[in-house]
Amino acid sequence: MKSATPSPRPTIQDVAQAAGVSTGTVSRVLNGRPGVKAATQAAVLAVVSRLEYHPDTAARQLSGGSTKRIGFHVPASSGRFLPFYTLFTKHLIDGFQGQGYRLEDLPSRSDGLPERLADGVVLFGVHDDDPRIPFLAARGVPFVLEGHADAQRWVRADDYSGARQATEHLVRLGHTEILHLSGDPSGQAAFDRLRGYQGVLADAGIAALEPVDGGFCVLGGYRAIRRALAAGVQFSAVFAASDEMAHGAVAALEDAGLGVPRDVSVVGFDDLPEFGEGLTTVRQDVERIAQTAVTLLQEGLRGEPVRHEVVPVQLIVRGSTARRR
Amino acid sequence: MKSATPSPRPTIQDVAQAAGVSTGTVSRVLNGRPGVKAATQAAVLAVVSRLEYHPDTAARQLSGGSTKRIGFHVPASSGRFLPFYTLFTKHLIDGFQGQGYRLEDLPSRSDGLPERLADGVVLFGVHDDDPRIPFLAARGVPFVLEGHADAQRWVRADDYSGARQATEHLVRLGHTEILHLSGDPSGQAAFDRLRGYQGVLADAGIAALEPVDGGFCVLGGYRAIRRALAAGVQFSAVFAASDEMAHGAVAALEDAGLGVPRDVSVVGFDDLPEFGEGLTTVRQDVERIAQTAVTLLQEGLRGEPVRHEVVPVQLIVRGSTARRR
DNA sequence: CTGAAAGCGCTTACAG
DNA sequence: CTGAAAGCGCTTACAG
Repeated sequence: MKSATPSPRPTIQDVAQAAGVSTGTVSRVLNGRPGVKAATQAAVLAVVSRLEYHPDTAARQLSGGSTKRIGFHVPASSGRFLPFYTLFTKHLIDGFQGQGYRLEDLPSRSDGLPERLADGVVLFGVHDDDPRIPFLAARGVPFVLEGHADAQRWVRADDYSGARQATEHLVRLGHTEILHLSGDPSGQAAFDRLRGYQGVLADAGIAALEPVDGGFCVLGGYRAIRRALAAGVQFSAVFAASDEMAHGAVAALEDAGLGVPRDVSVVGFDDLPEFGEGLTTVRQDVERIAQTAVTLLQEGLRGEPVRHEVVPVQLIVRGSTARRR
Repeated sequence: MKSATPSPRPTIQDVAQAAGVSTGTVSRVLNGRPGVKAATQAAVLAVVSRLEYHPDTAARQLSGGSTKRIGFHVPASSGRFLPFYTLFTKHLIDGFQGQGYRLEDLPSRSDGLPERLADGVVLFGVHDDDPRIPFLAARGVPFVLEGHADAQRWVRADDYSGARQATEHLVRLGHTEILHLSGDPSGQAAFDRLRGYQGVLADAGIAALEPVDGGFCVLGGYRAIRRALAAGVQFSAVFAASDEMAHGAVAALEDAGLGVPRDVSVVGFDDLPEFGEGLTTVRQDVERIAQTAVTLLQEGLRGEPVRHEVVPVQLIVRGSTARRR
């Protein structure tokens, strides 16, 4: 008779027993080895997910099974030092590390495609028509996108809703001249944030100003606002598509003798406290996005059906926004 | 009969056989378990080093040995998104990942000390009198510093020499009014880079200008240079203590209508191509620094004597510096 | 003080 | 298509 104490962590034995098969069969299913009856496979997978079973890395490694290599690829253009990517990578590592995978940074070729592949790939900063998608699809490598593309596995924050929340907040405060500090709108995130902003203004019958491009970075935000001020653009609020740009915007306003939020309200996006302590911003749950990416890629590795997920975001009101004077 | 092919990697079996003891005894010696005759221990150790035996992490882990947790701690003040730290962390992960360790980011308490510990710790951005050092020492946790502190395990780039190379390069080009764009000099790196700069100028009999603080970030560099220009400071060259500040400096010079390197030469530090493609800079071998940190910490985990290492740096001349006009 | 043996959680030929 | 069994390289009670 078995002890009643719940095992702290299920083993392949537990799975085999619960599914009524041998450990060998479970192993085959888990590794996608051919020659397992579909019904058996489904039964095993069901138990695996019910028990939240995760194979032990050490055991897997020791018994000759090679560690699966997961590659992640940051588009060369957007720079691999974007804080969001840094954070996302960190959580990706946390998610994959315990599960017996090896994570590696995939270098880019001169044409921007990954130089080499891995057993599974996470693509950062994806946009529709991203050439990396057909590239990977053609090679049969399971992959998951941080971003969006039809008929693929992807996960992203609800950028559109976030932008709406941010803009609505400013409108509610009486602002009508709201400048959008945007990133390159060929990227999905920048595009959706722009759309959300425009949507709210259209609903409110307020004319949108011509967006200014801050390239998602601090200096870009600074210079864009400085240029707008120099050009005499009138605005009482800024909605920046990233906290970094918001940070640059605040600095530029200060350098021009304008107070935040006294003269101009500023909202950011991401919620990275490093870039503006009292900044009103839209919080992304980066950890959850990363965890979801891990889950989706594992599904891909096991050949399960394609699906995607949108992670909610939330407006965090702090001290950088105020009622229009 | 055994095959004659040399085993690609010795196992504990090979050691036991060669030493004429059982694998259990070898294991005891390796783990410093008490109750092994001194002579036996010596014999085993001799074989271990002759065969260059290294225990297999996976096997060790599987057989009850718990996975060692390695924590790394970034000082709250300097911001965890500094590209150097991002890069360093990445290489740290590469180094520890294969070896059966689990890497985790240690959060900071409000007083700046790590909130929790691990089996071994890597401390980023250490300076002399860093309170984290006595904190860890008191708790008996092996640790290694990225930075410098007497009587500890540490590794760092040769910041002093790098700063000298950069400044000498500018002096050789005929510059005599060289502005140093510095970070917070309470940090070891900023301090040594400042010293290197001052040392070369003193040797050359050139007066050093008052350094300006750019806080190691792009915007800080931008604003510092803008302020210096506004204040009428005369300089034909800038030596920035980081590529990010150099990037900001170049932008500020451009915005002021000055050409680089036509009017002003700029040298950075780090060699991060993301922050200035044609930038003359001092290259740090971040990968080697990280690898060294891994090695040193493993030594600490085994209780070996404390030592440190200085990793050389190298001036990379590109297009942002020119002969003084 | 030391050896023989069981067992950690997997994978993979080898049979059926 | 699937099970029984050996084995990966260690550690650790258990005997002596």
